[in-house]
Amino acid sequence: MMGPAMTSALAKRLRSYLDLTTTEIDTLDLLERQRRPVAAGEVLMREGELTDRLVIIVDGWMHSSLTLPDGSRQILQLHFPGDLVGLSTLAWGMSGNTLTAVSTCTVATFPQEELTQLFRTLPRLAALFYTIAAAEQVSFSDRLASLGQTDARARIANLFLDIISRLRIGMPEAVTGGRFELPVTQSDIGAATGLTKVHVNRTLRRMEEEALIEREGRSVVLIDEKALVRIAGFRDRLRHIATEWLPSPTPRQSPPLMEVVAAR
Amino acid sequence: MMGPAMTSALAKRLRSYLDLTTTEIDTLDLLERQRRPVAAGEVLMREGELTDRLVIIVDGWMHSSLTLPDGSRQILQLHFPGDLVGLSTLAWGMSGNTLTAVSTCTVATFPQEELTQLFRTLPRLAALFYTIAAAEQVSFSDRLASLGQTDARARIANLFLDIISRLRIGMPEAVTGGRFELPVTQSDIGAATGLTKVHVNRTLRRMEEEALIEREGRSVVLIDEKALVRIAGFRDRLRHIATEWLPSPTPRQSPPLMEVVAAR
DNA sequence: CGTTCCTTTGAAACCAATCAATAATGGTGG
DNA sequence: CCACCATTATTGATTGGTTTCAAAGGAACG
Repeated sequence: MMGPAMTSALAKRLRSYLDLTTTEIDTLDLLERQRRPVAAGEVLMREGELTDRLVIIVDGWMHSSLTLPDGSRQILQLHFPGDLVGLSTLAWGMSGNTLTAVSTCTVATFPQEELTQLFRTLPRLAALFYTIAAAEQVSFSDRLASLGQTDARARIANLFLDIISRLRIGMPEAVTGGRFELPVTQSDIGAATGLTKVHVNRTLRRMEEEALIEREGRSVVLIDEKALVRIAGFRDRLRHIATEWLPSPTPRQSPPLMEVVAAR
Repeated sequence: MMGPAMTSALAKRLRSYLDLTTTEIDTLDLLERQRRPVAAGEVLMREGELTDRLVIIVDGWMHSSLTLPDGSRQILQLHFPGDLVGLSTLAWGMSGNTLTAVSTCTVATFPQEELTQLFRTLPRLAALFYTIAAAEQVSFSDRLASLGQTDARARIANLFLDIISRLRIGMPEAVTGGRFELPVTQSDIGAATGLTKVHVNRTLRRMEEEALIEREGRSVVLIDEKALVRIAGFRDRLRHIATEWLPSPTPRQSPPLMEVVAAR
């Protein structure tokens, strides 16, 4: 632990993977200088909308989704504080999916030019971003296998386990034992798992009968997590991200870390 | 167009997005100095296997897949020449999925340290890699929506359209009109679309009756591509990748591009 | 205190999986 | 070049998980 008081959600997240230099932290802080609240249910960015801005979730849950021509909706990812969202903007200059606030949120947005700047000046962070993108690709792969190969119960188990393992990393205070708040409707669970809300309801009910889970209001308790892991074929791939391959923290422009700290 | 004779498959791919400097091309060429053939059906990398190497497809088709505890298999992506594969290695130090040769292939492998080096010295390429990763994420998103929300016919239509649009970009000679070689079994199509081989067979047959496609041996003809696009809700997201946001080609270490060329 | 959204439940229809068996294809060695 | 074998493609009958349609009960909210 080092550097100035931490305010940046992104920096907080990245610090869980890596000790950051003060320069890196300052740069990340700068990305979040423009923060604003988003009401629950509000759409922050719509699919196909032209934009040059990326989003950092500072507080609350969001989700990204796609809507098909027939009106059906696929929820792609749940986003938590510290997530950097809207990368598709980089590739197309427009948003590739719709970004909606699940709960009341605070977000920060910044233009992609600032990421350009970051890639030029802080190669280690660039490499870390790339690594995180690689990890997300694996996460997408697991979801794909879940949707393609497993039944309703396994898909829901997979979703719950994915959520709880992400929360345990980024917001450990939001998980007690196997309990966590799930501020989404059964309809949303269906949109995420490729099931109808009716079948989600029946499946949740059955899982409760089987003593796999419990529900109390808006919160879920994973009673038999081991069984859920088995049912879903779940593999926790978030516990650790390899950072050994990253370039050294300070490129030639600036002095090594210890000197910076010593100079303060 | 500039620089030395092109041999690198990755450079060829990247050049379709961006004019590369000679330094960039030379660096990319270096990544492919260690090439080797892979027989059709051979597994190049197995899920969970420890490795520090990334893979560039030089020639042929490969696919990456996941196998679930119950033995079912999900094909995640088809890979074509110029694809950089195995990014999950960066995040975990091990392969996140199984990489198998569909046809006889040539691949190049290199240790991830060389990517570290590249991120430090060539920030523009680093940013381009990141952009491509973002584009792949969108591609995964579309597949997810396809599996989650559409029926068998739409999923297969989506797969075919995805393949043909990728081929048109990277290997235009492999597509004539709507015809392309598809060197995979119906079982593989099932593994990619989340269907059984039996149902794939029936669906292909029906699509043929409906004059959507035709099959001749190992090749497929998309007869009514417009209808297929409508059925699948397909959006071609590969045609263009935005490169305007990338840093300038040569960072301060080296002189600007025109001087390099002039000095030759 | 009504309105709206969400959850729950039932019945029927449907798409895709499973089980099973046969035909076609492709590759191999004699 | 042909016979043989293994793999792939095809087809039928049946089962089952999920969707659809419909409606009623709860909870949240202004």
